[in-house]
Amino acid sequence: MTPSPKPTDAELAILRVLWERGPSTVRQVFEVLASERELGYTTVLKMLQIMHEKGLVARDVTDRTHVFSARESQVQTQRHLLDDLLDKAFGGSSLSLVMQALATRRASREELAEIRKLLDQAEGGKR
Amino acid sequence: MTPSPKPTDAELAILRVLWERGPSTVRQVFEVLASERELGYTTVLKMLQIMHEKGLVARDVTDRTHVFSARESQVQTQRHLLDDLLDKAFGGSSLSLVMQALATRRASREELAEIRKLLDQAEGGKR
DNA sequence: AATCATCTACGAAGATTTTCGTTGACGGCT
DNA sequence: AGCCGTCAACGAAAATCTTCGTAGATGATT
Repeated sequence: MTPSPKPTDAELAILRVLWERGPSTVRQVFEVLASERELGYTTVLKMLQIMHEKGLVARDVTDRTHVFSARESQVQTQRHLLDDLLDKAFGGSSLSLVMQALATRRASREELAEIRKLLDQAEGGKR
Repeated sequence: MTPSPKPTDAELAILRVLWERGPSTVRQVFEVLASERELGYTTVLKMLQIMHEKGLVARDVTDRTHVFSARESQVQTQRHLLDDLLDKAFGGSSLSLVMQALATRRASREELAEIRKLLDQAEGGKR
């Protein structure tokens, strides 16, 4: 079995909803996405069916209205996507990735402080 | 014209070569990629033509053998891809992105120091 | 000049992604 | 029982991505 194919953009949008809401019906996912952009109910349904085939989501069939949930946590998926990006665009250098990420300046001061803490821990653990 | 569409995986593989080698002919790109995986010369040519239409690469036509070069630097592209990933998988939180990135591979103390420096700059610029 | 190798252009096939219309099933309501 | 709204399944169209074969042009070699 393939562990977990890389989700496409549209699939990621659905996973975002599942991560946020937890297990959800097609209609619930649809409601959230439809409030962001134009798309049909059956589109979401089809996506979820495909994602189920790929193993990206689990499906609870006990009720007539199926309930879908993400099979990988957001953190796991994040790690996979980062690994992928690291290989494909950063030549495997996580340092330059981190530097780029910090350079986007999208981090708030609180976040920067958090990162600093993390650095302290990492360095401390290294001694 | 659109500033810069997000390159696909195959396109990124070609951009990697252009970033590394600098301006290159189709054959030169082909040589590098063919040593990594099976693919035809015309495949690379077609990709470069498409990438040129998209504005991802520039083409020098003075000689019969055209010379292609990346239109965006690796760093610029990295930033775009990171921004994209940030939105689509990290809910815009560069904090968790950085934490994930640091968790993947342990950085050396020198690297940590580098990052710390960068943090100082980022924080300084924010004040 | 005839031949040969290399190049670009073109088109098209195959794969994947994204979208949705239609159909038939199911359950609640009258 | 008959109607109505909601649901999953299916197929298929549209868009995009990936691959390469073939054709015609160009320059080098003999």
